[in-house]
Amino acid sequence: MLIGELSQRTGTPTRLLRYYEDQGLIRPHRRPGGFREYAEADVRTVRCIRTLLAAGIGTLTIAELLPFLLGDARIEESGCPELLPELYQVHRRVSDAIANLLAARDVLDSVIAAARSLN
DNA sequence: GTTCTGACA
DNA sequence: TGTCAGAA
Repeated sequence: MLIGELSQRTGTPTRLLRYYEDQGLIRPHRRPGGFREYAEADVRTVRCIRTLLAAGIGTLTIAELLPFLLGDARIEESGCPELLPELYQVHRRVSDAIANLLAARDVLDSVIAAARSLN
């Protein structure tokens, strides 16, 4: 499929799909005319990328993790001893982000409750 | 009409 | 990320 279709099916602007390619997150084939040709599996890949991006994980880290998340590579054979420590680090950041969001929600709850009591 | 690259906000 | 230009 061309970039336009992938864009519609993933709700991702074509501008971003090209950006993800620049960052090494996806590697579409090229048609003779230079048009990007995406595989069916890329729909899932893009959704995965967006989920991690929304979680505050950088494109560099996502590029490293993607092969494992998509089953293109197995942890046992990665030959990358740095992986596990990095996963713990990412997990830590996500947990911190969640904690901050929960705290922010509590603050909002208080403000909302106070505002409502005035009406 | 759709996509491409490059550039700027 | 959004948007625009100029070309295919």
